[in-house]
Amino acid sequence: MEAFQLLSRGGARFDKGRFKNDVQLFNKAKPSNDKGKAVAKAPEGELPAELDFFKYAQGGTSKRKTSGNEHKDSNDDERSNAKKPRLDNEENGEEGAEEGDDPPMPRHRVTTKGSNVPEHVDSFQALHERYNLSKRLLTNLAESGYKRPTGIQSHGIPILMESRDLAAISPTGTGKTLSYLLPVMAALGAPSASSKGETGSGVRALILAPTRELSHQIHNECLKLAQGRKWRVVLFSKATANTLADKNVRDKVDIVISTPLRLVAALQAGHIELENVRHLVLDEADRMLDAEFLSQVQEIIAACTHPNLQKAVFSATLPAGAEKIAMGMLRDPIRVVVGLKDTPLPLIAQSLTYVADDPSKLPTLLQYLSQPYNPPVLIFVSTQPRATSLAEELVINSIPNVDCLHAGMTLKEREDAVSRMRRGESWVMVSTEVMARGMDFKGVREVINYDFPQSVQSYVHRVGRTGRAGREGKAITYFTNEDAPFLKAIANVLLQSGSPVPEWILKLPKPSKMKRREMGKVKRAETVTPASRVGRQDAIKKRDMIAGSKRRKEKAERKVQPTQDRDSSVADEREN
DNA sequence: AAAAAAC
Repeated sequence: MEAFQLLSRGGARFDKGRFKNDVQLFNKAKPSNDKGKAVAKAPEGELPAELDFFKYAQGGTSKRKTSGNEHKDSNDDERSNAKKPRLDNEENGEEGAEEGDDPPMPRHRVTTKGSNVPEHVDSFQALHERYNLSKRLLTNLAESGYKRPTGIQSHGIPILMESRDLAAISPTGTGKTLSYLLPVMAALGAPSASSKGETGSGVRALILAPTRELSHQIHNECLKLAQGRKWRVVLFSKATANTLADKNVRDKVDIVISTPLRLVAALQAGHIELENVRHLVLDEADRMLDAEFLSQVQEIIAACTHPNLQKAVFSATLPAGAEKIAMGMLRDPIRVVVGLKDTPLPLIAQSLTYVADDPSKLPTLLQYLSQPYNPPVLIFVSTQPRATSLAEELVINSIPNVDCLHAGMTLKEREDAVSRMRRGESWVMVSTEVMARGMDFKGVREVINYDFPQSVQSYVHRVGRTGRAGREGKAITYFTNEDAPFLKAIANVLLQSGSPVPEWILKLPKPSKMKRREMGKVKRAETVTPASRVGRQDAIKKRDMIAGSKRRKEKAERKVQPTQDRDSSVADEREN
């Protein structure tokens, strides 16, 4: 309680140490409300790896049988370490470890399928021994804090380094980006300009991602790894596209990271050639292959005419339709699946909260935020106007450090919002689907699906913004009567990843086609319904602080706590 | 099945 007041009084800015301390206090104050975790802490035992994911499930779920070579890559000790809650930590200032040292990654079963699958590696060092990966890259890896390869890294990197095509499916936050960047860099060797004749000129590696923010993040990762090399790594934007209009400039480019439409525009303007591209990666592959992106991606692939083009697709989810398209694009592909496809990590404690209808959501959220929680919290809504209006309502209700991010904002506003998030200045970030995939904010402790996700894939990616790199996470999903037709599908996902689900939800009948169609017609309110009109006239002035998603210049002066009953002992607003 | 995202 004290901890909360300390935190709510805090200004918009705070130093990292202070923040960490507050979080610590939060954790102590927080009653153990992680039911899922309590179950998950059961002794790990000697179960075969493939049962590992199901052992927490209460009801019987059907186990998926996978075929192909199976590499058991499971380490139960590490798993239980990763699961240990941090609730009991003392405030002894030893928390520095939390920033620097990643907890050990849980090991998952890895299934590979394809011809002549290269042997996986157990260390990055082994890549030097087997493929002569440069010492420089090994050093950069170490300096970026990579110690041991994750499942997808130890299996995927050798496949790509042996110039094979790859379809990689690995859960959120398990290091897919490095899995494709490292082989690309290893293959590039010398910078483009200095090796004319041998490797030709112009861009040799191309990475496509569905959002600007994600491209940006990949670019940053790429720059870290490329340190000390003279490669030119270009994040495609309007500005860079223009500089590339100069043929001499673009001949010296080695790696391009872009969103599809941006690149298509440059192609059509004749501002870039892709005939020397030897490595093409589709990140968030299922998203890149869905209807709106597919034709753009196909146009780009068609422009990559080099005979030795290597293609790779990566995602945490790959529905059958997308997989078929992907496999059709790849040449003698190897398919690697880490853990279970379309399933969140067990270390994300997930729950479902019944909220009756749309107007009931805001009071529920305000009640939740009036109790100790672990910032930053990432909140997902279905549309841009709802994102803006929810952020406004939270500000009006004196929730501190609220931010908003959606694709309707200007580029600068979007960049600012992301950097506030990275600096830990956002405590509550309201956003649309644009943030759902790939974004790696290591500090995100909690995800709230304010609006029900529109697909299993969306759900998996959204909750996957937490629980990254072996950390624990928590995800809450609100559902209303209108969401009922899709409730069961999501409930099964929770169950599959070890989170408890109330019996009655599992007993729901499978929704009929007609019912689903009806649901498609149900339209959510355009904006979020305000919680209460009391004091609203006064409070409405505070809108400016978030309107247009501009940076709030001053923190809320208000010392009075919001009207919610802070002493409410109802810690658990879950149904049942 | 539909919104959001891509310029």
